[in-house]
Amino acid sequence: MRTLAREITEQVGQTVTVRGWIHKKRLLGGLTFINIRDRSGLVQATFENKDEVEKLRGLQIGTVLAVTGEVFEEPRAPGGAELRNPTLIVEVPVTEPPAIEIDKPIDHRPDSLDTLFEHRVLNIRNLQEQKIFKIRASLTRYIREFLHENEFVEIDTPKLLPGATEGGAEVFKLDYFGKTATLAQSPQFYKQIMVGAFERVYEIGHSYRAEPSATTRHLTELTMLDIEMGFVESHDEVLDMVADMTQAVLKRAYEEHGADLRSLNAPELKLPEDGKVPRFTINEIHEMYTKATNNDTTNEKDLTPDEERWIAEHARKKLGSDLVYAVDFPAVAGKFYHKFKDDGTVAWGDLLYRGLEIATVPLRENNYEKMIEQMRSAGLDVDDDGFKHYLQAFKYGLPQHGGCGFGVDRLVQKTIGLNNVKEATLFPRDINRLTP
RNA sequence: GGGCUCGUGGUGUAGAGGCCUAACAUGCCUCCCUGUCACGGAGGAGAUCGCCGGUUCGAAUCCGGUCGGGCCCGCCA
Repeated sequence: MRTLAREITEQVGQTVTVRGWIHKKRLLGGLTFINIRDRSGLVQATFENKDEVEKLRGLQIGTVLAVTGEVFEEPRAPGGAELRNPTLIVEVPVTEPPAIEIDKPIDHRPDSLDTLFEHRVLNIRNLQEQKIFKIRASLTRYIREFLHENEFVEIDTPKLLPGATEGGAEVFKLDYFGKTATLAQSPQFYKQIMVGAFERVYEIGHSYRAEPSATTRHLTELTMLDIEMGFVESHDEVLDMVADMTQAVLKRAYEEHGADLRSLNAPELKLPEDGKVPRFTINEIHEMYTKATNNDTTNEKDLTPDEERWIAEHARKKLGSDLVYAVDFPAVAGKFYHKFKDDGTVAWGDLLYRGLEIATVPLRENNYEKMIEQMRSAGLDVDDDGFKHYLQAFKYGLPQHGGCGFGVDRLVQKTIGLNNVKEATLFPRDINRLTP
């Protein structure tokens, strides 16, 4: 029967067996301290018997042990209890010293990131590092729970596709039994198709972008939350749903992971008191930014990264919100499946979180004839096989709908305050890295 | 795709023409230490300074190339 590290305070006076990894050895002559790490945390064992300690000679951090001994209440021990004079069994000896020091905080400076990822297998055993990915796991769990409560159905769509029909980002091509296949750059078509069945759907999955972007916010394999909801009355309804979800998820993360977030030096969470995420049109932001900085951006079709940071700072300082929407992009920025408005804009909002775009939240065109028209004017061949099944969904009845593509890696990055999106990813893939 | 930067023991850094037979911290090895928790103390091993070429009496240091990182822009989540 195995006892977990966090449970031993309730087992004082009993003999228990703890199994885990050696996390730290401290030899003080007649007394030896060993910290054992398991999934629940650390527990300390003390040894006066030199023969027991001698079993560990030549064995390194990471050695897998079973330690059996009596639990004593001990205020000097971390956690208030410890195992005294236990017997230990080496289950998996480790003789090679780890290439990096796993019991110490890992340096996340940009120049060190390559080393960090090269040694990720060991680095992820660091307790501080593990917090990032436990928070990440919670964030996606909160998202799932929120969407489940709002009657969204989770779906999984193919990542292997016959061709690049969606347009926009560069795609990866690969051999598929003699044919050329591509990796999905998003679940765009499939989630829209699924609106025709379930009304409300979402997917948390990988998307692949072959963009040669070497920045702190790009991955070639990214985790996206894709949401699509049918029977919406307006673009506002979609914007509100995504804003409500994001706020609920962040509030919960700060409630349930407050201590972890503080220890990772995460920024304090600021959300609008009335629950309404501030919105500005692209033109408003261009004008405000141009006025404030004397950099004329009024002719840009999108926000520049500096504008994103500027409006985020404005929203945080003046409006008390880490979240802000940029809405009403110029029509030229839209794609063929977007809903265009009469005023020369497209019903599309970008959700910015602490200065970074984390989601695009557009309304879709749902009218079959209009779709055909918009595809033709985008220069697409509507008879292409890649569009056949997609257009079927429209032909056979698709209600007005909208949704979002939401960067999960970026959400984690910005929640914790990491400089690089790769730090929020277990095994990041970028233009230069395909391992581990 | 464009621009700017950085490569020194396992890891993180210092050194910026000769003081370098390359320094410091940490990790590793040996020994001492009964309340450590970044334990402490003594000693030891470990680097042809990314690679190739050039300048120079002399190159870790200057120049060119190359390979590998990082950051920014474009584009995007």
